Amino acid sequence: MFSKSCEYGIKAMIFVAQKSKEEARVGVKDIAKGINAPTHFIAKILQELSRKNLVQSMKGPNGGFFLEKTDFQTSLADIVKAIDGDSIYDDCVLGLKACSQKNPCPVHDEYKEVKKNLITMLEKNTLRDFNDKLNSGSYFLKNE
Amino acid sequence: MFSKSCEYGIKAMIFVAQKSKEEARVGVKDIAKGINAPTHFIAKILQELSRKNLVQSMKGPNGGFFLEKTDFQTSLADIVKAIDGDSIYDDCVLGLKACSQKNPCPVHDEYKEVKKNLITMLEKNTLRDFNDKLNSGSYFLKNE
DNA sequence: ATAATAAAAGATAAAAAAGTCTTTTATTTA
DNA sequence: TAAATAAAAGACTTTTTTATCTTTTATTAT
Repeated sequence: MFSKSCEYGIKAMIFVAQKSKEEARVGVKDIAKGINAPTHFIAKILQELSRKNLVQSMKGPNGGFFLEKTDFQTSLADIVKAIDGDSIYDDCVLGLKACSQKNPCPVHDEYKEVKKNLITMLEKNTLRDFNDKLNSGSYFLKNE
Repeated sequence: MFSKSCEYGIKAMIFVAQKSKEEARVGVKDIAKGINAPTHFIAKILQELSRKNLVQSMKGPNGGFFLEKTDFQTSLADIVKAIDGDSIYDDCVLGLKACSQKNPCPVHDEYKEVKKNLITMLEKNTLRDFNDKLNSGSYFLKNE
């Protein structure tokens, strides 16, 4: 569904959101540890998301990554698009470049509904939503 | 969504289904050409599907791949499982091994509906269905 | 039987994705 | 101003996926 980078990216963003109370910043090491991911790989992914302004960062002591209030509105779709691009929106399930509504592959119409569902889900859910879920204590982010 | 192998596999199966009238057999070269795919890669994929009995094959002159009547009942899900395994059924969207109904990740419940939809679609659609669609002339398999 | 054909099998190669390491730059605190 | 801290950037390595090539085996037709 998503690339590994994208999975990490989503987890990292949710983790940072959790820790982002009162201007607090989280370092890559803490993030990586918190979501069981390779440190340098996470750094690379967050730098990309930072460039695209989905997350803020600050160098130096007490530096790290953090979210501004408006960043909590970021949807899953925003993160996925920033990392994996628009493939979920654009690509044919069978990888046919010529496939379109006017020139559909045999799976096109059947997949359309699934895709619509998926996109709605991705766009509806924001970091705030995930934050609330984790705070409720019934949802978990860490493995093992 | 699917691996490249899986995309090719689905396309190849649909192509063979199309050509599989009256015990006719199709060679890998024709299949590869017919779906714009690398010949040897297609051969490998079809050999795997043949081992798993989703498609039949015959060596030698006039040999090739073909479907028996019952093979037309093969669903998209059957092909996907044969090539990509059960990951669509089993894996967490965020790649969390510990994620389950009892220990859900923040995306779990929201994704559940999408997943259900997807699986229903994969299981409902058979090679026969795709065959009929292509025969209707309103659906296409080839690129460019 | 022999030659031709076509899949089976497995080794090899290329490309892409995932992951690691090192150096540089910005920021803070002493 | 100097030392420490932590992200930024980019080079490099490993692993996985995708693709190709070669040899073997089964089948058919002559």
